Amino acid sequence: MVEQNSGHLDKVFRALADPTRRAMLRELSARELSVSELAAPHAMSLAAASKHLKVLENAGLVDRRIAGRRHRVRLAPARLAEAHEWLHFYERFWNERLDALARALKEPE
Amino acid sequence: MVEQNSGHLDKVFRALADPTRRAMLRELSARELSVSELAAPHAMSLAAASKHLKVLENAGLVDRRIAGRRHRVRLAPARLAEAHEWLHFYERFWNERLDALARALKEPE
DNA sequence: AAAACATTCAACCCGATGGTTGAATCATGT
DNA sequence: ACATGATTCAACCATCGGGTTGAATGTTTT
Repeated sequence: MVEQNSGHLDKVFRALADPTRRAMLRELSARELSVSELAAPHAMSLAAASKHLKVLENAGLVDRRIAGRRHRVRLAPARLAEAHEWLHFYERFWNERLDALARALKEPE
Repeated sequence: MVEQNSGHLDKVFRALADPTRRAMLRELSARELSVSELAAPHAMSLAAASKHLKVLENAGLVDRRIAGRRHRVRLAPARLAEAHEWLHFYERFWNERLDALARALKEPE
């Protein structure tokens, strides 16, 4: 039970550690997009955006389906769920803190 | 509304992208630990473990209180909560998929 | 067939990261 | 005072990451 999906989590968290890539995921949450549509809002070359996309793809966070000369890129949420689940373990720790705060605020003296 | 806590998230996700550091957080979820206690299970020099610790500290994921020659390191869950919250946005996407799967399984034809 | 478009490849640059070792710092126990 | 213990610092090394530019690949349009 030594954290079997560690490999996934490495890539997923690494992919999420960049604001350009997080922004791309947000954009993909609205609709499927092509590579150049994804690149457009980000002040960098198309090649750089293409690299970011590859990082997301390699982490399993997006799917790509090639349709002629355009690549249609979609959000692939499963591995986001894994990351969310990993963090879920710690939920009780921040809840404990909120509870302690709430108790402290309620104390009359 | 352009993702104001982006700076935090960069560091937090980056810190989480390493299995040694994730393991350290797990260990800290059980109890406060010294630097050498944190380093012990990980086959690397103390200096290397100390660097990992600094990454966690810099991301705001742990607190350190110096007590004599030992440093007592504690989990600091607040920024984990931020990361969890960031991922929460996508929850509807993996739920949608599960719903679709459930519907597909229920269909008689 | 040729031109325009969408995307990637390859080579390169530079700063960051993860590791090492050996010395330095500072606190504690005897 | 001294030796031991806990931690960090500094220098170094190899690899990776994010960016660039220019050329290459494959697709569509005319």
